[in-house]
Amino acid sequence: MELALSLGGDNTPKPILFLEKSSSSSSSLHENKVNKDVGFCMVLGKSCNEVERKKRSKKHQEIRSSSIDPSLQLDLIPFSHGVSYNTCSKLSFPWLSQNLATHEPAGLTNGPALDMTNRMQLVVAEEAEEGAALSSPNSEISNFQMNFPIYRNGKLINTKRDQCERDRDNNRWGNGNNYSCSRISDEELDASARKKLRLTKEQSAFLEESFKEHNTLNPKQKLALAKQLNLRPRQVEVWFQNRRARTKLKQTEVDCEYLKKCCETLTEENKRLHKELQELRALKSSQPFYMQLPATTLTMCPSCERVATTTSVTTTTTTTTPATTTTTTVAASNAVALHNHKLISVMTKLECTN
DNA sequence: CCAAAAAGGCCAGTTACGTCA
DNA sequence: AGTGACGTAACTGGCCTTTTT
Repeated sequence: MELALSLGGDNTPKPILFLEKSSSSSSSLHENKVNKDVGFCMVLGKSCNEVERKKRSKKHQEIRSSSIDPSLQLDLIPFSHGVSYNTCSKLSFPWLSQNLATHEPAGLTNGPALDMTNRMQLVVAEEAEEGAALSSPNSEISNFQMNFPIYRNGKLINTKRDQCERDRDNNRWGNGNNYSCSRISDEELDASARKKLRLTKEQSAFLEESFKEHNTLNPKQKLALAKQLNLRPRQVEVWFQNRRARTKLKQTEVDCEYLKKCCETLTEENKRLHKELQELRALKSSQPFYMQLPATTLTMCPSCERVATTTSVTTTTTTTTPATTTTTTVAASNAVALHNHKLISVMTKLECTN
């Protein structure tokens, strides 16, 4: 495989062309592995292990590995959002200071005089103004990543996902809150495939407030929020996605609880009705007179939707002696019977159908 | 005008990191 | 100091709609 790399002094993106040779000519294992899908492989450091370690070997992973994987990307960059000036000086790329001066947007050319937060703010602000929702064109790293057309099998790769991947790579280097020189050590490169960056309380609160107003974002709102919070649009987008997911999860839990209670209530009701049914069966066999009552005396109880008499019936239960059985007045019996009339009807019907 | 491709957004599921008990 | 649970930022792949070719 041969790599034709065009580096221009201007800002015009230059394509990287990937010229495939026979795979047998590739001496590195990594090249053998990768060049089947992506004709570009620039191995720096431990890329081989890194790629193999990450077994997410599907399409996007492959693209990612070739385009933005920290071990594969051109780490010849003087500094990016995630690399401090100290690191740059440690790495000492003498040619880069010149690059910097060339590519730095107005306001950033002071270099070391500006702290990184200020630089980020400026960068994000300009990014937002340019409407570059998914890119960070003012950083050195993203200049490289965003503007180089990448070809795979002779075809230009510039899909949405690729864009996101490159944007994600930018994210990996920091969101303005967490910069560390150690991030770019070889060891870290392997380990920092995805560094999680916690949002500050203020950022979270602002996003929360914004979410209350509208739980989805249009591109303008996304950009504005990102600009305001000094975050990348992708981060805002992800936050809203996750927030929606959390809301949905909570709602599902609430629904689940409600359904549980419903289920319990219905189970209780079912038990009660079964019990009632048994009692009524017993009653039916012992006192069949209830069937002779005139229908006009039946009425529906509004609270429990059961059939009952319109007139109040007093039930008198008197236990006289242990030998005597409980005496129930006919009226009371009627009341009980009437109250369950509907249920019995249903039961009878059910029995008939069975 | 139509079809295919590309782009963009969202979602469900998952991973991985930071924090805390 | 080590560890597991938990919250959540970030990622992935798929689906759908809209826009572009």
